[in-house]
Amino acid sequence: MLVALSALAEPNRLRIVGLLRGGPQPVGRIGERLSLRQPQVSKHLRVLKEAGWVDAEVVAQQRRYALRPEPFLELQQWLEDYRQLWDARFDELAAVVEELKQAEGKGRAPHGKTTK
Amino acid sequence: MLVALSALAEPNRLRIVGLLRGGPQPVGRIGERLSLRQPQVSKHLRVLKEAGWVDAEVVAQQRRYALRPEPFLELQQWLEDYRQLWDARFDELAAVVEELKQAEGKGRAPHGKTTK
DNA sequence: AACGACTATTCCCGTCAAAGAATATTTGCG
DNA sequence: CGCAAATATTCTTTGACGGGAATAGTCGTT
Repeated sequence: MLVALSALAEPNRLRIVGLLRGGPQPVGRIGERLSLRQPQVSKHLRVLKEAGWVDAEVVAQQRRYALRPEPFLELQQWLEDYRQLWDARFDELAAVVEELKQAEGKGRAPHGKTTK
Repeated sequence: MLVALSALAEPNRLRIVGLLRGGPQPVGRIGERLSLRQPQVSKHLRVLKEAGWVDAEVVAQQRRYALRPEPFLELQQWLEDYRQLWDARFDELAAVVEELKQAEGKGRAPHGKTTK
C-alpha cells in the first residue's frame, strides 16, 4: 500500500495526530487532552508508530510522541498524481499549454527544442 | 471527521480510486482490471460514493464511475496544516514571508499558496 | 532494593465490515 | 411484453478491531 492511510481511519487516532501537530506530547498528556484512557492511547500510538506516523523519544519514564514527516510527504506525493483532477490551477496551466501548442504550430514543430 | 479518509482505508477501494485516475470506468471493467467480483465492486463503489470520492454517470445499463475532486481538495487542505512538518521548503518560504512582512509593514495573506 | 510515576501489554467481549452466494433491479432491445 | 446485459441489494458468516479492566514492564529516586 502506498501510504499508511488505514492508520488514520480511526477517529481517535486522527485526533491524536491533530493534537501532535502542536508539538510532541507524552502519553499521559494525550490522554488528558482527548479524554482517553491511558491503555487506549498507548495502543493507538502503537498503531500510528508502526504505520510511521509518529515516533517516540524516551525521556525518563515518559515517552514523548512526535509526528514524523515521511508519511505526510508520501501522502502529498500521492496527491500530486491526482492534481489534474482537483487543482483549480490546472485549468490555467492547460490554457497555457494550449496556447504554446498553437503558437508553435502542430505536426511538425519546426522550432525544435531550441526554446532556450 | 474532516475528510472521508476511512473510505480509503480499505485496500481494494484504494485500488479502485487508483484505477479511476485513468478516467471513468463502468463497474464491470473495474472488476476485470482488479480481479474483484461484481458485487464487491458495487459495494465498494457505494462506500466511495457516499464518502464523496466518486460519482456515477448512467449510460444505458452501465454506471460509469468517476473521481470527484472535492475530497482531494479537502485532503490537500488538511495537509497544508501540517506543511511546516514535512515540507523542506517551508523554511525558505518562512524567510520570504518574513521579508515581505517587514517590507510591507502590517501582515497580510497569511495562507497564500505557493506559486511553485 | 523498594517504591512510585509513567507507559506497554494482555485478555475478554461486543461490534462492525468485508467476502461469498443468491437474488432483485434497472435499462435497452427485439 | 419478455429477454439479456449490467449493476445493486440482501443475507450470512467470519475475522479484525476498539474499548474496558487488569497486569506487566521501565525508569528515576530514595
